[in-house]
Amino acid sequence: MLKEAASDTHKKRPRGPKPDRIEPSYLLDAAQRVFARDGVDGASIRAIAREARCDPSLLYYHFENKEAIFVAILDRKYGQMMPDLESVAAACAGQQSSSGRTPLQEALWQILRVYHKHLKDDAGFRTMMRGKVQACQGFSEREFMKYLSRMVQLMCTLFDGGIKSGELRKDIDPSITAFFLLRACIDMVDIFPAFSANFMLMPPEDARLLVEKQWFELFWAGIANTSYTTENK
Amino acid sequence: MLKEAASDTHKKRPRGPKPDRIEPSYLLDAAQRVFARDGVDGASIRAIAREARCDPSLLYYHFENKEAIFVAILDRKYGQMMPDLESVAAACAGQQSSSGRTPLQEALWQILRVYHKHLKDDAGFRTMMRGKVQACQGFSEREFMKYLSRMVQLMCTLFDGGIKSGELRKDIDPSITAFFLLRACIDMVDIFPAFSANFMLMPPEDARLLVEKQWFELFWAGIANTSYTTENK
DNA sequence: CTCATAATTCAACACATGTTGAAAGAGGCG
DNA sequence: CGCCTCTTTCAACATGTGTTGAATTATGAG
Repeated sequence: MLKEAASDTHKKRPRGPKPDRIEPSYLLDAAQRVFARDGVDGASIRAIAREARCDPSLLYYHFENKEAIFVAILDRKYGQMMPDLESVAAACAGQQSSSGRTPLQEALWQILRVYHKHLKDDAGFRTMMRGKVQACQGFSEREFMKYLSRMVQLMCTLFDGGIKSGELRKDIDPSITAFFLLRACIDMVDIFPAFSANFMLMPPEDARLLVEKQWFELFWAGIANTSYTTENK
Repeated sequence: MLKEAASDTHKKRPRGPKPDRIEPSYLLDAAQRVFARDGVDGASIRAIAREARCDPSLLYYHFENKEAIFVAILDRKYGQMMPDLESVAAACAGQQSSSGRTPLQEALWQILRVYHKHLKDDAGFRTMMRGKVQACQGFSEREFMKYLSRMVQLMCTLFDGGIKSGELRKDIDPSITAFFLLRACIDMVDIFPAFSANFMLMPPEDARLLVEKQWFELFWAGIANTSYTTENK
């Protein structure tokens, strides 16, 4: 009975043309698709090679081993994403927002949007994260935490500022709250919709938008200093 | 390099005495320990058999296959936990709490406690969940969703009541909010502390308590109807 | 004791896995 | 053409996997 599943899962025809000269990034694309389909642990070197239409040995020519491939994908994505997140955080800080939102509320919302934008069309990376963040152990945990730490610090700084400016309640713990937001960021893109598909009667994309909006409202209501927002209205 | 890891991981001596007559529940205990150690997907029949000090074939004598073992563990745990959760929810509903909490706030907090109590000393089940809930796909998803649905419904009913009684804001979506709480329940026991260990300078157990309290406060502040709580003070 | 039945182990199958060393191919330069 | 270096593939290794059918042992009834 595992035979059927295996043949169904692994014998999928690779898509896209094979280039004459294989670049490492081409291999990373293929690996990311397979990681997404089979999970990071479940994916095999042979499956990645099949997806890339090349020999398994070629992967060892370009990368040290399977873990190195995973880390390379991680580096590539966060290398694109982190500068954007940091610049958004810097730009929004201290600026007055047009809508009824406070500056910090606007900054957090923008960070959510940027994060989302980067991951929206990258189902491979998302699914990879979903399986990997959550496990939170083993296989290249250190590299993972390196990037997560940067995001936590980014948010933590914002929360510290929010407490000083009076936008946030004084009794929240910035680092814990940053951690809540980070987890929600990761969940948001994939896990919430996937789960909600089991409990709510609407298309996944609609569910995602609704859940994201609802969650942010709940989160903000939980951390906001109510006296600040009312006196600013 | 995988050889070392494999021998380190798999050659662990099984603990506890082997009983004369092997009961299915004894096998489930062993399987749960291995699932916890190696992950549900990573665990092999042979590793489970080694932990139980028996032959792999014996597992096929008592269970149909690996998935059946996993489902049996699931059934056993939720069979103990669900009645408790349901009775707590029923008992708290409509009752007046002594502390400053509203009845619903107290009920939600109690549910969190009961859930926690059931999972606190069952590291195997927790780690199993951690790896499995999050993947949210594949391997016996249906059985899993069956139980999660019951928990979501339970909470959803409470939130519906809270809106009617005026304890909660009218503009929250009960099913989505129930889903947030459910995810937090699952995260709470294991994931939050595991993550926080990377970002906070305190022992994991302290971090767990702190995070749990902080999260519930944030969550409640997000959903509570402020006019209700203030007029009850 | 005998014998049937339930519980447990043995041995093996076919296949998948990570990895490696040698071989083959391709492209440029003399 | 030959030679060299870089890229790619072939074939194989040792081991691990889920699973099964036959063989063995224990257990209890007559």
